[in-house]
Amino acid sequence: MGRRSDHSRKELREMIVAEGHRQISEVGFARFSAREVAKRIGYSIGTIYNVFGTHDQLILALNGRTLELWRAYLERQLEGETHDRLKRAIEAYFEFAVSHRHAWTAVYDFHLPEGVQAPDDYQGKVMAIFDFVVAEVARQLPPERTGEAAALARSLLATVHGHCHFALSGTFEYLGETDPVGAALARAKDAVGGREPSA
Amino acid sequence: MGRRSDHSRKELREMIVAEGHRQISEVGFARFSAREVAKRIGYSIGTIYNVFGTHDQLILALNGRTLELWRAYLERQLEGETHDRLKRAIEAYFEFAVSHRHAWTAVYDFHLPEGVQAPDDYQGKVMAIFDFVVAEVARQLPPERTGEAAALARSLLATVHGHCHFALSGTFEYLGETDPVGAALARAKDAVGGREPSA
DNA sequence: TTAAATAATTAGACATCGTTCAATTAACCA
DNA sequence: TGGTTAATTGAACGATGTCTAATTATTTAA
Repeated sequence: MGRRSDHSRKELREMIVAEGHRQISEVGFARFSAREVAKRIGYSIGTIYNVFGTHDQLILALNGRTLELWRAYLERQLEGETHDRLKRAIEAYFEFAVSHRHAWTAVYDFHLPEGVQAPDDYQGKVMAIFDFVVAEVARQLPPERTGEAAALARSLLATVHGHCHFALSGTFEYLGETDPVGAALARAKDAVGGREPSA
Repeated sequence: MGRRSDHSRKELREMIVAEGHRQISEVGFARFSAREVAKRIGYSIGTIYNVFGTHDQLILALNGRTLELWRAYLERQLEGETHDRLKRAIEAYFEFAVSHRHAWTAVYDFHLPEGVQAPDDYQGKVMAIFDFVVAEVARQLPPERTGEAAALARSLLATVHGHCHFALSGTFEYLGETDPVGAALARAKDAVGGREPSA
């Protein structure tokens, strides 16, 4: 066939991302197949590659979608919260990961070839989540420590990520950890409310 | 051919694991190929599958090898250290991951099918690293907190893992973190030497 | 010594995957 | 109407994991 009026290029891209995200959410990164996505939206495999160029770029688009949904979820869950925002933020972090476990895991299972950087719009989506965390951390810190917010946010993001990763991968399960969220929260409180390191 | 006297079954298994580990260390999890391993050790693809049964079980064996090497490295680096063992432990953790980045990453990129547990000997290797960390954490804690050692070790392992994962994946790079080890160490000191959480 | 049983190894066949690209089809424009 | 352009296709390619019938070598038994 030729040019089709029923779907613009932009709409087609969106169809692929939507169906692809559904796919990767169901079967996970390892079993994800571009061909299957094509079949389900009624296009051929060639079209996928015309639109995205490469399997890697398709994955990048799907993971980007996950990041968008994740940030939106975090912001939605925190708005209006006045009680214990740090706790709520960490809980929401885990909630999203658990309820989108395959999509969330895919973000970390995928690796660009060595030396290749993620495109700017993808980096921007990571940054958006980071900015959210920075703002939240700054809020928790006493005024004299506001300068630490960015550095502390990076470290706390990594801390919570580690706990979440261990929770979803099953590592925590056979290490005997039954409350990953609680553990992550304890580390966060240590850092935000703790004294200066003794050494 | 038939039974070969030059390599017992056990030796063959070891050859495959050795070459497989070399492979996965070089090209990473995504590009690892059992066929390539077979070719390099001069056996056919069928033999690999006779010995390991499945691609997943082969990967499990390779990741198990990585865990063994990792624990051995940690213990070697800590023996005789009297100054700042916590710092040295975290440094060694990162050192191994950086110098075996593909093999280390493969441990976390691989996932068993849902509901399938890792075999006991694999779990044992994870546990061995965990036990090492527990002992180290117990050493750092004041006597009255020894009971917390296991729980704290789980949480610190996750914390350091998160920092290491972000460091190797490049996430820290574009978040502007230049000292992942220092950040991880700061969190560890917060937890070990910090006061009780205020809330 | 020879024959039967056993164990190890092979390589071809299969389905699926990402990727490429010449051919085809539909829409647009002059 | 005819020509240009853009979208779409699907066959072809090489590579992968997986399975299995056939083959080969070794050991055991007669």
